[in-house]
Parts: sequence; C-alpha cells; structure tokens
Amino acid sequence: MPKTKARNRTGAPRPAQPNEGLMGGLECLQALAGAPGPVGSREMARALGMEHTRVNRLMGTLAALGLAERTPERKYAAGPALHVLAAMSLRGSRLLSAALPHLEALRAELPGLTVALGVLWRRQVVYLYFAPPGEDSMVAIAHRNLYPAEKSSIGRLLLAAQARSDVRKLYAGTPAAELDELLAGLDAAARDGWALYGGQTLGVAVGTPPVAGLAVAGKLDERDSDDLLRRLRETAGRIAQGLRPSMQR
Amino acid sequence: MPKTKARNRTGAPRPAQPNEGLMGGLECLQALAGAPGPVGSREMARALGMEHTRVNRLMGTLAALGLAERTPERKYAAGPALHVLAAMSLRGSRLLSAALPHLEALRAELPGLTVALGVLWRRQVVYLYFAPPGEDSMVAIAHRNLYPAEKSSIGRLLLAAQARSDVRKLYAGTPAAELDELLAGLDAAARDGWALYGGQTLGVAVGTPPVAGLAVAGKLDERDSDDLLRRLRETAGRIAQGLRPSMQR
DNA sequence: CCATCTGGTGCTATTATAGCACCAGACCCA
DNA sequence: TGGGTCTGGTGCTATAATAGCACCAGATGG
Repeated sequence: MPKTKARNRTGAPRPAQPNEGLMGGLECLQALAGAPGPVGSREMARALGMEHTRVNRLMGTLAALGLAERTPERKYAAGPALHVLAAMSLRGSRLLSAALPHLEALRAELPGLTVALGVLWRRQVVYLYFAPPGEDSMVAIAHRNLYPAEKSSIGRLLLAAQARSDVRKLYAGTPAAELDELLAGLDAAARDGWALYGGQTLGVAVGTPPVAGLAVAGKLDERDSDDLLRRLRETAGRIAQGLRPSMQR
Repeated sequence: MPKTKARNRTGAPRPAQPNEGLMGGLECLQALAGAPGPVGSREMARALGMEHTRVNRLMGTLAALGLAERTPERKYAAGPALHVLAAMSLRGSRLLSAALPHLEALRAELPGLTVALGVLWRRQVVYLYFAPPGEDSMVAIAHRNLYPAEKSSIGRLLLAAQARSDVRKLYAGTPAAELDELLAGLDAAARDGWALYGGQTLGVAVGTPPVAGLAVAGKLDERDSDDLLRRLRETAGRIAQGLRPSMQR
C-alpha cells in the first residue's frame, strides 16, 4: 500500500477514486525529465521515497510506452515518445506560444538585461524562456538548466502562492535560519506581488493564481525600478490575457 | 477489466507487471493536450474507446494534479501543471534545443521555403517548429495546429517506420483506395529515406529509428531536389547528432 | 573471490480498480 | 412546464491489478 503522494495543485477536489498508478507514474516521469542524466530505478526510488519495485514497474511501463529508454548502463533515459509528449503538452499548455511575442518585445525594451519565463517544479525553476543579453533569441528557448527556486525571484513568487505548510514540507531539512529567511521573503512577495532576489533579479507572477513567473535579471540598480515593475506587470498581464479561456483554441 | 491498449513504441519489452492506470491516464492526458478545446469525460471516453467511468476517474486524477482543469461547462481543459509538464518534458526531450540552431541555419539557406520539425501523435503531426517564409522565427515555435499525418511528408516518414499492421489499425475505416495509396507511399518512403507529398513538401527522418521529421515546403519544383535533399539530410544528421547519449546533459 | 550494488521477476495477499447502477443537473423540444 | 436525453460524478462490490517480499543474475570494486 503506497503512501498517497497526491498533492492537490489547483484546489480541484480529489475524485472519489483517484488513480494511484497514474499519480505514481507521472511523478517518475517528471523525475526522469528533470534528471541531469540517465537514472537507475533504485536511485529514482530513493529520490522519490518510493518502494523500488514499484518504481521499477512504473519505469518499465514508461519504457514500453517509449517515454523512457533503457541504456546499456542499465539506467533509464528519456525515450522518443518524450518528444511527442513535449510537443503535445507545449501545444496544450499554450503558455510559450502566448508568451513569446511579449517576451521578445520586453527584451527589446530592456537591452542589457536577461529576460526569463519559468515555472515551478518542486524546488526548482524550469525555464521555458531564458534570454541573456546579446544572445540569440533561439538559444533562449528550451533552456536546459533547472535553478533553485529559493534563489530565484520567479521561484520565490511561485512558492509564495503555496500554503506555507506545503513550503515547509518541501524544504524539510533546510537549516532554520535559511527557512525563516525564505518564508519571510515569500510573505513579502505575496504582499507586494513582486520579488527581488539578490538585488539582481526582479520578478512578477503570470496569472492569478500564478501559473508561471516572469523576471528580468542583471544590474537592476542602474534602472528605475518602478518602470521595470510596470513593464513586467504589463507583460505578465498580456501573457495571462493570451491564456484566457475566451481565447481558447 | 480494461482491454489492454499499450502499444510498444520503441520495442522495449513490456515489464512483467505493467501499470494499467499509468497507461490509461497518459492516453487521456495526451488526448486532452491534443484536443481543440475543453472536452467532456464521456466525450473523451468515446473518442478513446474507453469506459466512461474510468475516463472520469483518470481525468479527475489529472485535475487533482493540476494537469487538467474543470470548466464552468463541466468539461476538462488544460490545467496549470501542464505548463510544468511542458517545460519538463521539453527539457528532458532536448529535441527542440538540439534542433533550433540547425533549423534556423537551414531556414537561412532556403529563403522562400517553409521549414518544419514535427513528431507523430496517432494520425497527426505535431510541430515543434513550423516557420513559413517571412514570418518571425519566434512564431515558428510552439505551432498550434495538428496536421493529418497522411497528408504530410513528415507524417508519412514517421508512419513509414511503423509496422504496416499498426498503420492499418491506425487507419481503420479509411477507404481502401486511400489506404492503399498511403501504404504505397509509406513503402516508398521507407525505401528512399525521404518523402515527397503533393509536390510541395519534402521531408526526411531525424534519428534512426526516426524520432521526428524534418521538412521543407513551398514551390519545390523551382529547386534542385538533390540539393534540397542533401541539405535536409545534413540538417537531420546534425540534429540527431545533438541528441546522442554521448552528449547527454 | 567476496561483498554490495544493480535492474528485474515470481508469487500471493492485499487493495486499488472497473463497471454497473444510480444520482443530480443541464439542456432541448414540444 | 414536463419529459427525454445527455452530462459529470459517486457508491458499491466483485475482480483484477498492484505492492512488496524474496529471490535471481549481472555488474562493480576492493
């Protein structure tokens, strides 16, 4: 009997009969997609706190579906069906397509700054767009790195929208002083509707409740922060507008 | 007892104990991501040939995870967690990040033509990149439309890599004449390693076995087809090279 | 060679699941 | 307005899927 790990992300009530296999499997799939490289089934089980046989079976199922692939080193890597899932979920999400024109416009308005759009996965920010100044726009897409959420304005904004008990659970094991600082930062972000981190990155939420974070990074002290914030908010608003159901495909 | 619908996409053996809930749920998730708009649970059940209670439960589970969202019209639409899944799977897939620079280069080499990169989902091509001539590159990403695979060089190439029995099953109900034409086209594509459709779109496979398709479209008769094919193959090779495990993150 | 790890399976007790029957609500038509 | 038909969703329970223990063979390192 597995401990239930479902987290109610949107407030949607749990159905009368949730599907445990689906929940466990999606967790494994996300862990695979987020891993720095091929990962063994026992390794993944330890990371997820799941029984290893279960993970082995779920990974085997993902492999049979092509979403995972066995390597010669007996580990699991991304499989060809992950390309399909990426394409399908990107299409279904519509966030990137809605955001791209506005991100490019913002970038043009703010030369010399990095512009980023990211979402939150556990304790990481996953960037859909991350454009340092001077770099080709194309490089900005499908940015590869995960970034610690607690060290990112985007991460803090998205964490701020979570229940503090959930955040505490997520950051279990973090030294108390760091956790206190983080929670204080989240309270401030929730209050202000923006987050500044390290004096170098300023972010706002996209959507209510927040579905993503939009940020600029660089030498912010040389800039009029009210102007920056206004631009960020306007851009975030346009992106959110583009995601409205009335404009649904 | 559900009829087993697992399709072995990569040839990976089924595990001793595959997880049925995961398989069914991923099918629902993909159907949701591919739908033109919000979809009801019974509607989806009919489309997938699944019992409606099962689909209702799977969709409820996806909703609890935030991957789906209930609409006021009592249907399911994409939920906020789908942005996260899109970002994670795009990261894990690496196809778009590996391909983008090469797609841009190809586009620059072939002004006046559309350049496209797509994957196959059921009977549809899902484009990760679709750049008509003259359009801003950014618009090319996260192209929204699905396209009938049998009417696309990319689709035909990817179908050509499937067992003909699987293709027949997929196109069950198609008039015999159309099916025969399609199968003949697939045989030719498999033999030649390229596909031409409607005289307007020429495609090659990316990867062996093919994980995606790369194509150019437009007035191809004005072009040296050997040169086009060479460029396509070189670009496809570079993309595939970028996906190699030795270069794994 | 031995110890320890790995991915994976068989087996079976247990529990998650499937589907039937039902509910309440929405919608449409006469 | 009422009736019919659709919808999303639940309770219930028989059944089949699942979990986890014990085990296997292979890989790795000292």
